Amino acid sequence: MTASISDHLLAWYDAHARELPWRLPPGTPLPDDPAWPYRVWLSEVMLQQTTVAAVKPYFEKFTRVWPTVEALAAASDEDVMAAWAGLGYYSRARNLLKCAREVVARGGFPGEEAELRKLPGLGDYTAAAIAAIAFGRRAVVVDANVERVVARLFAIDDPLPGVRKAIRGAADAITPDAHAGDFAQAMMDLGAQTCTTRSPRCLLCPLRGDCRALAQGQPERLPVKPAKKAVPQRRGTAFWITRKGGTQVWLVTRPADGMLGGMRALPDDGWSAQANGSGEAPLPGQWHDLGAVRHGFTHAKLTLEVRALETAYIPPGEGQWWPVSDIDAAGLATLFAKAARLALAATG
DNA sequence: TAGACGTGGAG
DNA sequence: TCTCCAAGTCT
Repeated sequence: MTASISDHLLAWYDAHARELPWRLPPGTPLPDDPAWPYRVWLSEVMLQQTTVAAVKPYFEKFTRVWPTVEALAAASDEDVMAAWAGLGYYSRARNLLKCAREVVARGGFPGEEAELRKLPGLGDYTAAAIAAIAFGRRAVVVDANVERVVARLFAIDDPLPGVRKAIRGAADAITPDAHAGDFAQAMMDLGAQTCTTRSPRCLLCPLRGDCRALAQGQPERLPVKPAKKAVPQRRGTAFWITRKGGTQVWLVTRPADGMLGGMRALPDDGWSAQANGSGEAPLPGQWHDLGAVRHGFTHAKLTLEVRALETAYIPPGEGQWWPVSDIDAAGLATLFAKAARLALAATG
């Protein structure tokens, strides 16, 4: 019998696996340590729609400050949100904490995919990945890498997202019963390093002999993706309100739902991805225009004007005075970190 | 189900 | 400067 696709892939992975802070070397037995599923879970949530390079420093920080799920579950919402600042998709951080607390309440992470799937922030992909990588269970792990590899292997040329079910079926068919974690990670490494979106390195691919898209030519054509919609351009205003000679700045906490939800931020004029802000300042006074920052979201582009005011009054609504010298510790999302940087450069 | 939801790096 | 997109989830 000839070697199967999974055999080829696992052999390749033995030699080419990336070394990552949350990963065991290929073939390593699963550690009998509750910190192991914790680290797998944490890394998988951080890696959702996020590059390995971006995740690494956050993973190091989180595991240093909160080495166990119990430690994370005991942390305050503000500390966790601030630690996540800059990584994006902040609902992940809110769900991370919710999940940690549920896991601690039930005495640890479940090993069953179906049970994992019920936890907040764990969808089909992440539940399968944790079951396979942390617990060695056979699971069909399908992320964008696996979709790409499988679509090319079998020359599946119907467009996403409709073809997703067929791709999953094909992935199921090549998933081995053993080495579940290594197989899943090998597929993702192959997709990330070799079977890349734009210029796949087919000459280096361990599966080139099995790849129908390569045999047909133009494997980079697959999978077929739907056309993108144009993103709207929005305008808004952020307000840099200081007192005591500019040593303290007024920060608010954004509502838990919606953009940058639950994050500390500068007060603003109510801009959103759907509409421009009102431009109205929260306080009367001698405002100074400091210029603007530009920022791209997935579904909107924003030009954010920054206006400054030194005042003796307390701005309306909830908020707190924050020491400007410690602004880095406030945990501002990147948009507002840019605005703060502009304000500091302008006001000295 | 399609749209909301961040960010930084690559080309 | 600009587009694309990277280990998705939730509603």
